[in-house]
Amino acid sequence: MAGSGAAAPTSERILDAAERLFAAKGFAGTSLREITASAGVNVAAVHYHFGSKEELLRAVLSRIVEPVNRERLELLGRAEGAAAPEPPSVEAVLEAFLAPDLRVIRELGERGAVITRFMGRSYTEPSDLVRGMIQEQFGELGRRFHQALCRAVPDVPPDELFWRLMAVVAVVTYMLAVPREEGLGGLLEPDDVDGTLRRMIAFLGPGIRAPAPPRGGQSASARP
Amino acid sequence: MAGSGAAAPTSERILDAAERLFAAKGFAGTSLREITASAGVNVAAVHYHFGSKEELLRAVLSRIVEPVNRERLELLGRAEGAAAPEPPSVEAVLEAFLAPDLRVIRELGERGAVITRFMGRSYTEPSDLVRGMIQEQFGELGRRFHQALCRAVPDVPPDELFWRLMAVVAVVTYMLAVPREEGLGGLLEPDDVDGTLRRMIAFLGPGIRAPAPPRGGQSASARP
DNA sequence: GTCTATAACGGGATAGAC
DNA sequence: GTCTATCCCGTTATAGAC
Repeated sequence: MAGSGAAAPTSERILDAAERLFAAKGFAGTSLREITASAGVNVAAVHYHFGSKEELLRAVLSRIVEPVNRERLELLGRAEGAAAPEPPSVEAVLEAFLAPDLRVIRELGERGAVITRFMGRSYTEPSDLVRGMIQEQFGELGRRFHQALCRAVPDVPPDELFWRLMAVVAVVTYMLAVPREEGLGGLLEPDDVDGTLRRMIAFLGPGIRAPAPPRGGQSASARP
Repeated sequence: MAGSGAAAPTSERILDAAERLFAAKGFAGTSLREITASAGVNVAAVHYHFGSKEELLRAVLSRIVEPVNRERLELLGRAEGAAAPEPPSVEAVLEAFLAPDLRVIRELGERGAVITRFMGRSYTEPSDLVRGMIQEQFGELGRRFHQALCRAVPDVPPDELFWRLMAVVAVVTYMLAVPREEGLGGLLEPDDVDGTLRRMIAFLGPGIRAPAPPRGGQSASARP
């Protein structure tokens, strides 16, 4: 894991290169020849190890997403345990959801930046394949966190909380996807993961706790 | 504008088809041949009217973004005028920013859905070209709305407010980009633009007003 | 202005030697 | 397992007829 020399097995070299290039240029925008050239291997090696470009993508994606989502669920379980019979706070749920994404940046250095960018991109990737895989991965995770939010904020309706959870996904996704060199300010500050986490929680927490807007068609501002 | 028959000029037919396909499959994932086949014109017509695939993209993008951003600025100006010498509320600023995006869905019907999806995608599009164009368009707009937020919430530091404005962009971008058929619930509800707008403002408003988190590396809660 | 035809190239995938 | 060589297809772009 630490030795990043040239001695890595071929399939991992391919995965690393594909990860980097998919993150930078998207799936459709990256050719197998770029990947194999960057990995220092032959084009045929991809087909031998993965079978096709699509399967390679699937391999790249699960190598990233699975451990992060596992950590999310683990942190959520720990937060629920620590809160004893009470449900954990909104902030604790948010932290369990956001921290693994942010932490990966610090712990994996340059590759962490690549990974988070790749993940952010994948959520809005045009390819049906990519989004299908993301949703597959997100299904159980989403239900778990939705349920946790419902217990943390019982006075907001569940479907409203689901919408808000999606908004949380939106924020973290976008912040991960936009490269930090790029105008718009240093959105992520990879050196200050804790600060970014506090920033996100300070912004998102009040929105999740906020009372739901009144239902109904176009009634102006009637408020019971 | 209303007559959407086959009598439309070639260049507009190309723009319409390109808009639809770029939205569905991304820039790199769409070929000129798909576009021209869908538009019922010849491949060479693209080069005659636009010069290249990139220039076609630029044309598609500005046709969409420019009127929306113009309306955003106009609504902001109107809100500032209505609030007299006082600055407008956070909610008024948010509405000026969000409403044009949402309204386009209702007013343009199916094409509105296509457009919003295209816009949402473009913000995280892997292509440097696309993002460069988006940023170009966003520059002045971002400054204007940032300034408006700073006056609406003077007790939150400007850079924090800029970060939060980006979070607003993230939410609207994501909600626009995710197709509504797709699991994750009907995030946008194009039939109920007003409801969606209230929902967004109810969620985002409190986050923007929230006190900024304490600064500094890992010092707990020192606040000068 | 719009078409046909073709150039010039790069893409993913595969067969078979080693 | 890994390479070379090649197939076959789709891509952007252009030249020239109409």
